[in-house]
Amino acid sequence: MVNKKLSKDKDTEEKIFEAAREVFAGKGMDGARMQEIADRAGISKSLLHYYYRSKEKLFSAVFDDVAELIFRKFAQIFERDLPFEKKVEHFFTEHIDFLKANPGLPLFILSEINRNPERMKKLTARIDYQKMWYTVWGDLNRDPKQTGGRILHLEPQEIPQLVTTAISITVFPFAARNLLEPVLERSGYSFERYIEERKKFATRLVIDYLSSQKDA
Amino acid sequence: MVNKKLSKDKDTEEKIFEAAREVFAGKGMDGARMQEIADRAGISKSLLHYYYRSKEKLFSAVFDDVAELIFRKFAQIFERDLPFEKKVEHFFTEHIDFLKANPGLPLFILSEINRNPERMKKLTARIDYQKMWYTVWGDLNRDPKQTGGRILHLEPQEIPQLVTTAISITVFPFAARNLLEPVLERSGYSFERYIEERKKFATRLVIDYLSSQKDA
DNA sequence: AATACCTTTGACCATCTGGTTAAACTATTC
DNA sequence: GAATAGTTTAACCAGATGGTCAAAGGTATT
Repeated sequence: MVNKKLSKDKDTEEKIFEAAREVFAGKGMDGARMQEIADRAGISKSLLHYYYRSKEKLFSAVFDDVAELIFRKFAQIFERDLPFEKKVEHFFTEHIDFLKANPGLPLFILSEINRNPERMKKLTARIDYQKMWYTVWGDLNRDPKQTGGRILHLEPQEIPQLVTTAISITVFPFAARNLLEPVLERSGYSFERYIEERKKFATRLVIDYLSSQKDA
Repeated sequence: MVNKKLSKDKDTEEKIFEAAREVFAGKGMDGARMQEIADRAGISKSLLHYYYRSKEKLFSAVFDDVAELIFRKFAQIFERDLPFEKKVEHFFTEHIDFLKANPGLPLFILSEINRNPERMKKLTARIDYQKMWYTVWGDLNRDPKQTGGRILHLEPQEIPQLVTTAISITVFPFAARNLLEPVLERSGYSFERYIEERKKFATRLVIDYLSSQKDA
C-alpha cells in the first residue's frame, strides 16, 4: 500500500525530528551529538544522514521550525480583540503558559543567535516591526482609553522599552530557571508558584507604568 | 632574578586566563577549542595543559572568576547608602554600565547553568538570600518612606518578583543583543541609545510599581 | 661551568565525531 | 517471482580534538 509506505516514512522522519529537537534544545548545536539523536529516535546514525544530509541541515530544520512556532504564537496572542488591560493580561498568561510548555526554547534560541547572528538577521529581516509594534500598542497610543477606571499613557518612543520589557520579564525566568529554581526553593517558593504569580505581577507592572503621571 | 621569573610566570598564566575568558565567553564550553585559546594567548597548546591540567579545569577557573565578579558587583551596588529611589536608579545605572563593559557574560552564565546545573547549585548554596533580599529592600519594607513626594509600598511576598524583574530587564537585552540590535536599528534606534534610555525607564518602571495603590 | 629547576614546545596518541558507502532488507511493480 | 525502487544498517573513513611526553631552552644556584 502506498499509504503505509508514506506513513512509515513520515513516522521515521518525525521521530528523527522530534529527537533532534529535544537534543538540540537541551545541549545546543555544539553540545549535541548525532549519535545521541539517533539513539533517542531509536534508529541508526546513518539514517539521520539519509533524511537530513548534515548536522547543520538537521539543526536548521529544527531551529526554523521552533522560530516559526514562536513568531506564530506571538502574532496569535495579539489577534484577540480585547480591552487594553485585558489584552495585556492575556498576553502574559498565554505567553507564560507557552513557555511553561516549552521551557527550553528561550535559551536554545538565545544561544543560537549568539553562535550564528546571521541566521537571525535573515529571519527578522522579513518582519515589519514598525507596523507590528503599532498594531500591538497602537490602539492605546492613538486613542487613550479609560481602562479599569485608569487613564493609560504611552509615548511612541517608549514602545521599544516597553515591548522588550514585557518579553524580558517572561522569558528571562525560564532562561535562568536552573539558577532561579534553587534560589527560590531555598526561600520557600516553588518555581511553579513563582511563574503563576508572575502573570498577575507582570500585568500590574505594565499597567501601573502606563497609568502613572509622567514629567508633569 | 626571582622577581623576573615570577612575573614572567604570572604573565603567561594571565595571558592564558584572559584568552580563555574571551573564547569561553564567546563560544561556551562546548564551542570553545583549546587550540584557539592557545593561539589567542600566543602560546602553544601544551602550555595550556601545563598551567591548567584540563579543559574542564581551565573552564572552571574562568567561570568561577566571572561568577565571583558578578556577585561582588551586585553586593557592591547596594552598599551605597542612598534614599530608596536614588538607590534604585543607582542600581540600574551601575548594573547596566557593568553589562555594557561585559556584554558577553549573561549568555555565558546562562548557557553554563543550563549545561551544568550542579555547578550553580554549589555556588548559590553559600548565599543567604532571605537575608540579602531583606538587606536590599528591607529599609523600604520595614519603614515605608516618602520618596520624591510619593509613598512607596512593598509586600514581602512581592520581593522575589520584583528582584527577578530588575535583573530580567537589564540582563535580557544583553543576552538577546544579537536579536534586538538588528530589530532596533531597522526601527531607527541604536542599541547604544536603547541601553542608555533603559536606565531611566527601568527606574521609573520600578518606582511606578511601588507607588501605585494596590488591592484598595 | 656544572647542576638543578622551571618553562615551553613539537611531535605524537587515543578517541571522538560527522559523514560515506556498500550491502542487506523491504515493499512495489511488472 | 523477477526486477525495481526505497529504506535501513554495519563497517568504515578522514579530520578534529583533548591530552601526553620527551626533549629543548632558559634561569638561578652551587
